[in-house]
Amino acid sequence: MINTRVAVAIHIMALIASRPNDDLPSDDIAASVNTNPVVIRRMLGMLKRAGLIQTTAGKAGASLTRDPEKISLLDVFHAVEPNENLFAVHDNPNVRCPVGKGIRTVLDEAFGAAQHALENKLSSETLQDILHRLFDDE
Amino acid sequence: MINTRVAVAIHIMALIASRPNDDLPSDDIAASVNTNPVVIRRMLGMLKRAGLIQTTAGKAGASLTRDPEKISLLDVFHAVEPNENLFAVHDNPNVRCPVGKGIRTVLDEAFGAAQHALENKLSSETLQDILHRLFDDE
DNA sequence: ACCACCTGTAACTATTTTAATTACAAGGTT
DNA sequence: AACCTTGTAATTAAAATAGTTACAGGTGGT
Repeated sequence: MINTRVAVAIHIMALIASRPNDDLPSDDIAASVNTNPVVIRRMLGMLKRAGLIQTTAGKAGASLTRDPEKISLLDVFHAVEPNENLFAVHDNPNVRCPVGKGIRTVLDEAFGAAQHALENKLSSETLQDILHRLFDDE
Repeated sequence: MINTRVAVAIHIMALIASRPNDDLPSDDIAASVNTNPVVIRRMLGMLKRAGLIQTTAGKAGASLTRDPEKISLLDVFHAVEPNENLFAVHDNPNVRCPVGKGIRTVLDEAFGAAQHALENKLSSETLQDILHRLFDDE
């Protein structure tokens, strides 16, 4: 199973987006996510490095660098999931076995295609969509 | 990142499928995957419980229960990845925060859709396709 | 200038997951 | 009976994840 970082990161982004006029300190975000403030600050660091948010050392509050409709879940996913490949492949199959010899290439292709499908879906959903689902009741 | 079980399981299935006339003991499969025989036997157990292969206690050799073109990578994926959800969601967001209150439902939907796209792709690829890629040179 | 509050980050610990290994009961084959 | 096998429990090891403590240094109000 994929770690909770993606989920927490989307939570953080939604919170920031939903309160553009409040300068939320990491403690407040942590209270909403229900975790430790340091965990939040680590994630804010990753989101910042990915260019999704802006923060200032010493000063509470983070802001989005672009509109919520221009931030996809894939952007957030990549920000906090540094691993290029979603599926791990065992790394020393026996090359003297015909299957062992070719399996990594074949798996890379198959897993790559599957991951691409997933990423494609994630890229079609934006932070704005998340906000709508959270706040537009119907 | 997702564990190597899916990769190893596909490796095992491809090996069994490629040598229908040989009764491979778990030691031989382990030599091809390059891991411990017990790891292989555990995976064979999962594949068997999922109805993908047939084995006999005490007797070497496993056989597919149906043709390779009727076994999808999704079948193998589900056999060895018991977790229903690919993405983990943090589990006690603060329900007194509007975002915290609704985030789990929203994330479940978004992640569900992404996972569905991935599974759809995995279901379109069969063990037969893997065998072709491994053995048909062109 | 001071003080209260904040971020960014290192370092450490705890927990969980995954993989590897040892051990062995019990089935199969000759 | 001797030997090889599977199935599985139990243990250990290693790696990934999450939580925590600690603190250097920035920010802004007074």
